[in-house]
Amino acid sequence: MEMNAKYDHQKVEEGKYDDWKEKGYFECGKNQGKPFTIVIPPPNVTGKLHLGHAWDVTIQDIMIRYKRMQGFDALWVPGMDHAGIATQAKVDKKLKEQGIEPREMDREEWLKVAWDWKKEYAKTIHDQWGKLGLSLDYRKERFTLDEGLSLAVRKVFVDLYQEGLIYRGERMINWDPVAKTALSNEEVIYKDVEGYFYHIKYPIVGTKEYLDVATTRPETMFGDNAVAVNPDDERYQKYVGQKVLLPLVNREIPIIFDSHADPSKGTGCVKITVNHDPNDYEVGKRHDLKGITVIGLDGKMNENALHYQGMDRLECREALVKELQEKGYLLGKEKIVHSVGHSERTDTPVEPYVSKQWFVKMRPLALRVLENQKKKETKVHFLPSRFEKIMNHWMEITYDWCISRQLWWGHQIPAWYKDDQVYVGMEAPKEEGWVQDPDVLDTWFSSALWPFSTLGWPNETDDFKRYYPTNVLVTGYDIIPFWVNRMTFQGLHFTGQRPFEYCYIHGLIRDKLGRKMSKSLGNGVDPMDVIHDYGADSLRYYLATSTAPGTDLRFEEEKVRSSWNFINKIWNASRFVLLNQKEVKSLIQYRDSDKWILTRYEKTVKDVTKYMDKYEFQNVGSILYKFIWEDFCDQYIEMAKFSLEESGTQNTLKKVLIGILKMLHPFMPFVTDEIYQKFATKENIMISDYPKYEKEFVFLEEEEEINDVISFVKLFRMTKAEHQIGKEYAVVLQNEKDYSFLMQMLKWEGHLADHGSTDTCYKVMSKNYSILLYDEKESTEEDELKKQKEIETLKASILKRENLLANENFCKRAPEKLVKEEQEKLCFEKKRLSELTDF
RNA sequence: GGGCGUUUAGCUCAGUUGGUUAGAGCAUCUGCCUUACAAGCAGAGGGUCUGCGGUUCGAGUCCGUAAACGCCCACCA
Repeated sequence: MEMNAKYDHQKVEEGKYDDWKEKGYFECGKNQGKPFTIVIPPPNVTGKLHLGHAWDVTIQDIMIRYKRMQGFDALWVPGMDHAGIATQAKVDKKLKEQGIEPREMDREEWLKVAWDWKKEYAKTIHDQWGKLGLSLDYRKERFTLDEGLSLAVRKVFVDLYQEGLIYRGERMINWDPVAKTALSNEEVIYKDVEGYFYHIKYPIVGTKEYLDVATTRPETMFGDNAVAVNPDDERYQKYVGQKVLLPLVNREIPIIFDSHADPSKGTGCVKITVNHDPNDYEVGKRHDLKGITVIGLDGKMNENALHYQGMDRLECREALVKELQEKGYLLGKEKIVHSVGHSERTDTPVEPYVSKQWFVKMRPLALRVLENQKKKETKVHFLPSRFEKIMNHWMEITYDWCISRQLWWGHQIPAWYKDDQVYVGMEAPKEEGWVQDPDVLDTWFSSALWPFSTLGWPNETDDFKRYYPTNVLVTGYDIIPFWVNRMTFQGLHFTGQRPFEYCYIHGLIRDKLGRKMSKSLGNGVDPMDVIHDYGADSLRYYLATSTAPGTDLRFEEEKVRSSWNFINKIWNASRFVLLNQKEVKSLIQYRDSDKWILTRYEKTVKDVTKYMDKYEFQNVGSILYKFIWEDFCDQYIEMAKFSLEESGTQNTLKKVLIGILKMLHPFMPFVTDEIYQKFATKENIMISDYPKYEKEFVFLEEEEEINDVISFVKLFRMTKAEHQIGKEYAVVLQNEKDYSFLMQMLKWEGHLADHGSTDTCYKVMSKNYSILLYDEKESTEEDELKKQKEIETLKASILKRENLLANENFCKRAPEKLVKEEQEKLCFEKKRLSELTDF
């Protein structure tokens, strides 16, 4: 078995994924242990996976691989989301580029194109999953639009309808004029935009007076129903029962009194446009005003907008303001920054619009979640826990969820109409004449069922019974409202259980400067490029170990490179062990150095397991990094070079290395598998057993002894470096200890000196060892200064420690162990000080 | 307006239930091609842990308060 001196990630990763997959290692049901389930957050079939996805799935793969090695029956369910608006927009764009007007197509024809699109992108995503090394059970793969999931969607819709939790009604909703569909509140992103506050003159009928009405959206004035003032606003009491004349339109509208008008804002007069503003809509209901629609579904002004008919609403605003100014109706304008709702998908300003849509009645569903979150045994536990507040708050303030979308790509609503009748059911009514609602459901309606619909629900399948509820859901904090919340209430309502026990939340990936990665900024990083340059293992290790849960991650290539270096280190350590493998027949006899690394290895296993169980991968990363690089490579391999012929060392090298590989495997599956197989093991590491803590390999005394040797060696090197002592020096050993191993470690090339030497002398000492180091060079002023400095530092430290130990409260209340350590340290420092001052 | 987060070395970040001299990677400086690894090895320098106050024998860690930056929710005629 050959190993190159340098780690070649491309060579290592090539072909491995297909091999594992073919061997069926990703499949659940092979381990006898308890089930451990994760469902993947289904990526949209709109494009390639970005770094955020790579991060999300890496975390999950680490969890799954870890649990699988521990003997759990691990199941990771793959799947993808049809992503209604997003996909439809992309498919339409593509068609338009080909000169085809998508909405003029036959719906069935269009759907064929969309399914082709889905197939194409699903393939890309599968390739990317493979490159990342994800151990997904592909037999269980689902798509939100496939048959089983569609059944679940219909069942949920029908049940909620029958329970009165889904209804159809005319309401004010958010309208996306580009996608031409209704949106839910969550799909509206508020952005601060510069705009104007226009003051318009509304003459009072029959007088020469007028009201100064301020608005940011003058174009809606064609639909004004009234002007409202606050009932307590004394300025306007005299206008009870009067009317104003709507400029240009010349329609008389009443002055009404409503608490919605805030006297402290502007002039205290507010125009009421029932059909184009959510608040006005409420006012309209109170005062029985009939709305007038002036903006069409396409965002263009309609026939009620006089000569502006056909003009886009935003263009109309400009032109109208100009006309008002020319005709003397514009009293002024102020520049303001206000927040305007934009469509999450098309980024166009949304229009509040009154229309007939389907809604989910949220209150009862949300209350159930809030109730459940009070129970420790059945609640969803967030990691980190603070994210629970986001969900709870959403549940408290939530209002009805608009679920119908005027799209083609999605689950068509299982409602049929005939004249005035409505039928909601799993299948179309048998009789003639029923027409199905052309609308589809919000994408998130099907995503909300994902943890159980993927396992076969509503059928009582074996998978559902065994693997539900799932153990962990891993996702970013940005989709808690969209998804986590909705899965939680649907899960509770339909399965009576939380859909997942834990919800592990990670942050967003940002660029090096802390900006969100976006197409418009062009600062996106393709995970596939990173994999090409550094390998999936480096990327995975970097992503998983670079931040604490819940916090954002700034992508830095240097850190990926540093992960690569770490793997290269592991590669070479393995190479050393492999090259020095020897047949040893004698009984296993451990040296102190072997016992030292074994002890530290057991401690590492213990700590790593503890943090793996808590999903604190950053801690796992730093523990393993330190143990492997410092303890195993820098110290133990160097020590092992003195006893390579011995059975104990041979055994230890292999045992510890294999253990290291296993603990690293969830993070870096490819390279660990590659190395593992070089040790003549036929099995793949991913189905091997995870290391367990073994008390019989803990040797505390020997560990302490070697620790002392190591600290002595460090001090010795430091002294040599500080005083620039070359290879020519002499030593005197100051006690009866066996110095042979220490001298090996020091790579000693000096000679033993006479006690009476007059050369410059330095003393190096640790707990057990003490050496006088003679340098032929004369001591310089600099040396003397350094010595003085050390004396000063020691004196300060001794004083501090004496004070501490003189403090009764400290001795009484601090742990005994700490006090003892302080005493020992004081003792050592005093000894050292006396040695120094003696010279 | 309500809530949350962040603030630690030049940069990016760790730091568990309070307990040695606050850590890592990258960067910097010095010396080494020592036969696993120069993408490496052996060392070094660099921090009043955002400010102020408090609790405590002891605070980066707990409490209060202020500031800067960021995020979420709500409102914005």
